[in-house]
Amino acid sequence: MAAEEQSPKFRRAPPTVRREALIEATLACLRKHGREGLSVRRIGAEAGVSPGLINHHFPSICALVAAAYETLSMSLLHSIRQHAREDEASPRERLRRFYEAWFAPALLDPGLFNTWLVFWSMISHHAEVRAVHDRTYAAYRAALESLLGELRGNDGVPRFRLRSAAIALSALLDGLWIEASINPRTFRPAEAVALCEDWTSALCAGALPSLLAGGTRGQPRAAGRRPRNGRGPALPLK
Amino acid sequence: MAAEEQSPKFRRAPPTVRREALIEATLACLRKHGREGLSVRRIGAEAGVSPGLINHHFPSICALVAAAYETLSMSLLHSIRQHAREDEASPRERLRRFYEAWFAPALLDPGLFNTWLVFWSMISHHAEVRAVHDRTYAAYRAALESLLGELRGNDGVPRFRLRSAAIALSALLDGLWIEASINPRTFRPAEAVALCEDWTSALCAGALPSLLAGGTRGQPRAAGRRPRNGRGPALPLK
DNA sequence: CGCGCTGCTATACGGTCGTACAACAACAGC
DNA sequence: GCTGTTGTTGTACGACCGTATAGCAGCGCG
Repeated sequence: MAAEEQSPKFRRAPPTVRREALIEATLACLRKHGREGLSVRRIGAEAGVSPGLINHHFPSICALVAAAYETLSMSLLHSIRQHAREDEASPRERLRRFYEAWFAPALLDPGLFNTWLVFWSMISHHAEVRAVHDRTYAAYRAALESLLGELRGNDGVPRFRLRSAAIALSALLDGLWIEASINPRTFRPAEAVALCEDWTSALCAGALPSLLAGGTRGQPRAAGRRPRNGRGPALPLK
Repeated sequence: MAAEEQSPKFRRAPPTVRREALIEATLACLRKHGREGLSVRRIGAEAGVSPGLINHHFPSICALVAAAYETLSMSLLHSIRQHAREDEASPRERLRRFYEAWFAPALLDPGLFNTWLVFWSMISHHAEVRAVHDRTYAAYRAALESLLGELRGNDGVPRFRLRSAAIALSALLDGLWIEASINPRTFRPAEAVALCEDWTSALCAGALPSLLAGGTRGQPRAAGRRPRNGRGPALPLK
């Protein structure tokens, strides 16, 4: 017996690649098991290392999650952007390709949705994760602003407030993505794309009034001064 | 000693009111502690009863969550609807009041957002919770369809596909609500209302093409037949 | 008043969690 | 080849989890 295989019990790795491997393992665990997958034992098993190694490379578990959040978010944004590029296409066409990528099967995986829920649920309690959200949300909005910006100046497209437009479009994309992830049978991806296209059409037609108001200025100027009585909505909630 | 207070160690309650109290305690815990608050010990302490009582009134912890989900969701919908009612207002005005209620301070509580994340995170693994989502999402959509339906037929408002319009509006509301809950400083509630109002304006102006296509029929008819080459978007994702 | 039904408590159990820490071993440099 | 560095392991610890179960006790009813 004692087959002289004698392979080393483990292999050392420079901190950088080990950290990256742990991040990848974290994403795999979150995708497969959601919140339940977020434990040093599970992630360690997924990465083929001992649980204790995680605390050796990351100050705490939520630092690892923050890193995984940033990695995944930026990777997805890059993929979607890449798919939307297509140089010979018109700005309007690139925007449609962006929508199609957003509702591609790869993005509608329930595991991905559950992963995102874990990220979101940690935002309020962990400053690092919140910082990642702020950064990545800004990056997504910037990508949309870039695509929308190319739209302006085209034939008959009026000037509009870029930042607010990106906020609205981002919300529409997110809202549709969430419901599509929760219940794929509510509507088909093609319908989600069509609804986003509708919004784009309205924007190009100048049919979104508050976006036309103030050029590219930041703050919405009272947004059409409330015509009703002054008391704000105070829901009883009970 | 032995001050003759002698108050009873506990009070019995009929199952119905006890169940309701436990549901209320669950919502309080979720609001205060998010996912961490979802434990029999914490909920029992919040309700002033022993932890074991929960498994006595509910077959499992997720049945309790499902009940809490349905209670909160329907309560919020009722409040918002109530606020939008206002009989002497025009349909368009009622819709705006609906938006204002949606972005009222009571709805933008971070605790409420975290509560919702817990609900969402249980959908994929627990059929009961999924059923509640399907029911409540349908109820919200029905409320929107009702409000949007009153819009149709008004001066110059074209016929549009009610169900798809409600889906889009619901997504826009959800997406804005999420970002407002995560980071209140991205935009002010009034801007969110304005962006929803914009969408309504576009709808009334007939500026949302795919919604005009097929009357009130259910399925979107290919939504503008893809003009590009046939291959669907297949993101490399890596 | 006393009895019994049953809502309710209290405890115990097996499991998983994050973290800490001491010992081990892979690999580079001499 | 030996040695030192340090990436890595394995274990131990205390805390919390959900569930099961045996028994206590509030309170309606006769």
